[in-house]
Amino acid sequence: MKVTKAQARENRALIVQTAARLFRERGYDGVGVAELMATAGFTHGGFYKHFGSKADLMAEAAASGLSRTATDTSDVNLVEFVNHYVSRRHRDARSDGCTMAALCGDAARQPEAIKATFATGIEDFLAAHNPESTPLARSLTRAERIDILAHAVGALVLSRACPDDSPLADEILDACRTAILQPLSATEETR
Amino acid sequence: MKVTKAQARENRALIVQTAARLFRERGYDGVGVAELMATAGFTHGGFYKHFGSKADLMAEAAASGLSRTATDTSDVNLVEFVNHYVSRRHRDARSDGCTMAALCGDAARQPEAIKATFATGIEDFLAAHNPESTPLARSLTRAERIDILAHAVGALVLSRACPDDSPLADEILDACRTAILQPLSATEETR
DNA sequence: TGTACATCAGTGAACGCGCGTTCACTGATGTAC
DNA sequence: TGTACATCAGTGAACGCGCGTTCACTGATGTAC
Repeated sequence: MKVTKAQARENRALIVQTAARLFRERGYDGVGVAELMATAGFTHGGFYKHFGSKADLMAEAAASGLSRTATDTSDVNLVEFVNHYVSRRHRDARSDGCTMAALCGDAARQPEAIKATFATGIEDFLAAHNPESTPLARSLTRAERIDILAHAVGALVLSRACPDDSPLADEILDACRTAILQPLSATEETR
Repeated sequence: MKVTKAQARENRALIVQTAARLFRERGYDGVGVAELMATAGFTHGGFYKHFGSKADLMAEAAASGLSRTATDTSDVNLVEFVNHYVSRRHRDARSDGCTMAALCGDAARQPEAIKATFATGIEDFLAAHNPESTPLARSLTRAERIDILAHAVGALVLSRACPDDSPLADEILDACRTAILQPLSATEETR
């Protein structure tokens, strides 16, 4: 071996994280194994010492990225979540942003295994914002929380499909942020 | 020439329509020029007699598909539109469905020309449902109409990322359809 | 209207290229004594 | 603790394959006379 067992484990994790980032930025088909490994600081040959195939890595990278979305936002108020999620900063930071927003279009065409990973990611998000977590979430039904997530994802995805710096791209974010937050504020007031 | 000028024009249109359909189903990277031409009933060599490159066709297919969404729904009440759009039938019919929902994730990674086409498609939809078109649209601001579109797209895109026949996929559609329609009905009543 | 020629949509073999994957090899790490 | 050997993460050349694109060719259509 050229590396310690611990080092190998770290390297593997680095590959998964690098993949998650690159896939979010350019899609599953837009990133090759060789480029991916080079970005992580390795040559491509070693890839198959860690993963059975590119598809296997895709599933692992998706799981890793999706769990991050759930945990990162778990101790955040839903109002704060929406303000951060439906923002220009998030829209323009694909590689660091939400995996759902970046790859759900790609996921729809992938094998069931990856779709299942996305479904789990959605459930994890719903669980992180379950009725017992925050005062605001307490008053929201599961359907209402599902709706907020889909609404926010739709805003980001549609805004990203517009040309950079196009007024419409910003308009979409503003219109949706306002629309999503309005009933939430109302709920907060009447609670 | 082997074909009439009129025939050549028809063939070209057939290629664009076939491309629009296949791209919606499998994404821009998921369809090759050879397969595309074969599906349209030709050999791949003739492709470059009609288009400068695959990217050129992608832009044309997007424009064609997007204009269809606007015109198909132009004489439809927004409530009917949402009921048809946010439905299992639409979700499961990718190739015949809305280009925005099928390809906006891909469009985000494409050159500005294609993003501009998408922006135009969104504007066309908004224009088709402008305040003068239907009684319901009359009472909705531009921001509200943008929000409805993004909301509906988000529902479809997120639902499609879930495994086929998964309960969550249907839950997403139901939650969003209800949420989108509720304020619309309220608007209709108080108008 | 009839004939000779130019045009060009469509064909199918071929091109270079990058993809995912395989493989013989290296050499420091881990293990057995 | 020191020595001999097995392990296996990482290397880099090579594999077949499908991709987008090019090109010489075909032959019915369109055009000029």
